[in-house]
Amino acid sequence: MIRAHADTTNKETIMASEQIENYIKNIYKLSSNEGKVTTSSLSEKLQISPASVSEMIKKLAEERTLTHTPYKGVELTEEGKKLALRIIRKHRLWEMFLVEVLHFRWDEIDDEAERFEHIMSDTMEEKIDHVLGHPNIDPHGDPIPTRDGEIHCTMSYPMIESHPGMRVRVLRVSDSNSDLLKYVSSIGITLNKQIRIKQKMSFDNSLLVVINKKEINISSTIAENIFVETIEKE
Amino acid sequence: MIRAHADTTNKETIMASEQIENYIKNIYKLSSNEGKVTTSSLSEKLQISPASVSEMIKKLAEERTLTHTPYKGVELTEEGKKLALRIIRKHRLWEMFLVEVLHFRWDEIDDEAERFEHIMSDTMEEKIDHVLGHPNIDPHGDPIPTRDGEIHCTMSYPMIESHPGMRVRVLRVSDSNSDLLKYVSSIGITLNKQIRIKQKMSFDNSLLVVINKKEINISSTIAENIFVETIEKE
DNA sequence: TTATAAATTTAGGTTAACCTAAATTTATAT
DNA sequence: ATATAAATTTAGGTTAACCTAAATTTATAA
Ligand SMILES: [Mn+2]
Ligand SMILES: [Mn+2]
Ligand SMILES: [Mn+2]
Ligand SMILES: [Mn+2]
Repeated sequence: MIRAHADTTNKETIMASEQIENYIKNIYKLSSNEGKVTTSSLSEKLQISPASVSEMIKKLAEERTLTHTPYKGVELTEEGKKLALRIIRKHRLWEMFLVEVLHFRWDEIDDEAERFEHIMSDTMEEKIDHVLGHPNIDPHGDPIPTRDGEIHCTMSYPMIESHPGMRVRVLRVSDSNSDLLKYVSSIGITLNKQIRIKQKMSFDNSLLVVINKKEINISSTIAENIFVETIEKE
Repeated sequence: MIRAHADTTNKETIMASEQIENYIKNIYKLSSNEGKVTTSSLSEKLQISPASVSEMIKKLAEERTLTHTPYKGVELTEEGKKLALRIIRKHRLWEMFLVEVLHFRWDEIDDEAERFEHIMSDTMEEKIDHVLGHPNIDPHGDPIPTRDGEIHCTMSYPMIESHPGMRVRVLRVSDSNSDLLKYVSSIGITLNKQIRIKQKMSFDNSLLVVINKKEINISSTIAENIFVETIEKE
């Protein structure tokens, strides 16, 4: 049996299990990235069979965390979105804490946060937020939602879309692959680092850039996962 | 399904589930407090029916975490003891961390640690130990086992056994009741606090003591849960 | 020493969250 | 328009960890 950490009954809300929280969080993420959320996209993301996902969706629809149009897709209700943002907040606050206080590297923290987001009490969420001075981004540059579900996205675009001559600043790096994060920092890229784009290679779409006065070639895959803002147009 | 956080396979050891870890930890605690561990004492402690406990014991005996003499009781194997101490270490390190870094009070931390002890990775255990400067007691004065299972108990006795005229120092307070902890600190008792015993009341076994120059009466129940060492005999 | 009481184990059943295989619905390509 | 393919749902089954009730073993008290 999985027992929730707080009282499982809270007026009308029933505490969600760890697995249910993972479903909700990932539905939120898929919908804000791709728009529509299907059984198969969730199945793919959670690495759970489509049949199991379909079952769980039915259950979540019954308890009004989301709406389900059979064979079409799902959408979180307001209640569901609120829950999702709360889980994401805990995840990102905890990542920040791991980096700032326990000196983990940004490529080591996602797995830890993936578990801890479900365990963290509201009290602890507050204390961590306080100790960190109410940060608004996590170590990968992702925005940390406020306690009541506001989320402010920074305006950034994938570096792959930048043009030669530009100077850009790194605002976010996709946290989906820890090896990518490790590599990215090994070539000197951190949040807020400034980068000059020298050349775009037509044969493979890679970029020739200058970081810390050194020229480096960045593959298109990597350039798609680094999000920047423009500092200087040419 | 409960999925363990690390690889569930580690050469020959299979990662224990959260519930199994709770069984193991509490068997260890019962055996070091009472000596023998029976189905009913465990059932009582874990608040799980004797039937379920009996089943689980059978399972743990099969995988050699403990030995079981049916109708008699259980005893942890060396392997089991090691595991228990590791969980206790994580629990107590985390309690220390909550108090020192997140400024929780000593009466707020047990529930948090109860969940976190199962979630903490070995890496995190190390980082926390390091940030805290390798503490050897937790916020309640309980010893923190080393990573390889050494545990050094301080020599202390329940304050109820002290005699008028003595000066004692608080080395440990039982963490089993958070209201007791809250009350104890409200009357000025913390770890290392010095207390002078003035009188022992014969009618109810309570103690009249001096703390911070103030006279206070301490009930026998409380005096049984505060552990001290003698500083001055008379 | 035997009868009753207490502790323990076994039997049979539930629930959440998964799975594979089969059935159904929707999409796509001639 | 229809046949095939893909996506989704339903059916039926598993496992861990619990439960209550019944059976068994051990302890205790007349
Ligand atoms: Mn998670
Ligand atoms: Mn992140
Ligand atoms: Mn626990
Ligand atoms: Mn403690």
